[in-house]
Amino acid sequence: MGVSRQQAVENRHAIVTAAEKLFRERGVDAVGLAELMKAAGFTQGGFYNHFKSKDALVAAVMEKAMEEGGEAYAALFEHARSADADPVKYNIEWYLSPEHRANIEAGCPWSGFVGDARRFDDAARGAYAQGLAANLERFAKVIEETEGSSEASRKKAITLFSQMVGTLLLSRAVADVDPALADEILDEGREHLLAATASAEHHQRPCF
Amino acid sequence: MGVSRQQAVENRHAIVTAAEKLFRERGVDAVGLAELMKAAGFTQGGFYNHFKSKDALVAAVMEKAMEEGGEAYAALFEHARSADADPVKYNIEWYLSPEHRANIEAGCPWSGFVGDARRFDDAARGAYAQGLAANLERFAKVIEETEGSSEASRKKAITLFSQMVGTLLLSRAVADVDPALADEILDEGREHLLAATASAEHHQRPCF
DNA sequence: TGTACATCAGTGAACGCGCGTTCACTGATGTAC
DNA sequence: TGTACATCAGTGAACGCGCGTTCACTGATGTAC
Repeated sequence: MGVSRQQAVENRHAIVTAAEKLFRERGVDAVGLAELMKAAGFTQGGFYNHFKSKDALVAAVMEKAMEEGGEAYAALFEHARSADADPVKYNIEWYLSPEHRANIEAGCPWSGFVGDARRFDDAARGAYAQGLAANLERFAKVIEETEGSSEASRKKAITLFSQMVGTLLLSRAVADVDPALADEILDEGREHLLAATASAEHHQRPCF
Repeated sequence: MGVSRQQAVENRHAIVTAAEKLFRERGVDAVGLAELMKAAGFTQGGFYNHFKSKDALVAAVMEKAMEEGGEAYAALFEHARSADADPVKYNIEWYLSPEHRANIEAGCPWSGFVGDARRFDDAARGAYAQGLAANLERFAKVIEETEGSSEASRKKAITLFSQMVGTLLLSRAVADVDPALADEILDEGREHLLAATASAEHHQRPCF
């Protein structure tokens, strides 16, 4: 079935998109190429017209996830600024919300893949690390703009992001089986970070 | 080859021990039963004398990991107390050390399995959640003993533990591919938490 | 503009392989008398 | 204490199955003239 060049590019995107969703939900190893191609709307054999191996697909998924994750953060910060809200607080409230906890398919990719990243091949691991570095930089810049102090903004970005990731992951890990504990982790984490951010804003004491 | 009852129990332990190591390193899906049994010193077929399925083994691994993780924390706190050190600081320094980051096989199981726990079956997920709840309780009790205040000790245990988990996981995720970033994450996280704990000790202001 | 041909994304069957699981068998352990 | 037998952990081959990957083929797209 002949297909235009442009259509082929779109089809490749469809495969990567389907793969990201399935990989996040069930893990890379648990998703077969036949199932994956079917989910994207194709038959098994076409896979190798687009990728030289499953590992290459994983790397492509990671690159896409990093790019879109960065764009999502940029949009979130932009939205907060245009609504005259504190972008850092806005980020914390979104990140540690039940909605984001439930949105494994399309939530923060650095949380979504943190456990698996170690086991990916070099290309995918590299994409993950590069994306994380870029996002921490973006986060630090926002903190610097918001709070004025430039010295500690990178440190704050790193510690705050780590805290959000840990809270989200622990809450997700027990969400199905102990929802009360999952909510407690999420709520305490959110309130703690909001309080710490508020204190930092008032320049009372470095608290991050 | 006939084997004594006691020997059979020990052999079962050997299987679970080998499985935990392999599962942590490479993920449950990436480890086959043949490989696993060989690593434990047996042939493939014997597996089903001990477990009714691979899922049952995963649950057994999780139960063992939770139990031993709890014992390790209890021992760590006990050791700190007997050395007249602050158990909370001692914990932070161990948890966010390069040694613990490298020790995926036998480090904190709540970090080690946090990404995979969601995808396990009910029994294994339940064991994880129960173990986490028990450990948070143990942690809260130590904080209460150390700092005196009982009101906020559970909140502190939850937020501090979340922060340690997030820091360790992000640092691990990029350790191979961007060691400088991995070290920065680990170091900033550790220094931040130690500083926050020190502040809390002096009762200046709630900072967790 | 129309014709002839090369390209290449998509199809679906097939490949070898390793997976989780089952099974008949072995033989020392543990038990009954 | 000694003998006869049941138990059951361990062996290793085999099962069906789905995996990642390959392949010959199709036919619309894109190109050359």
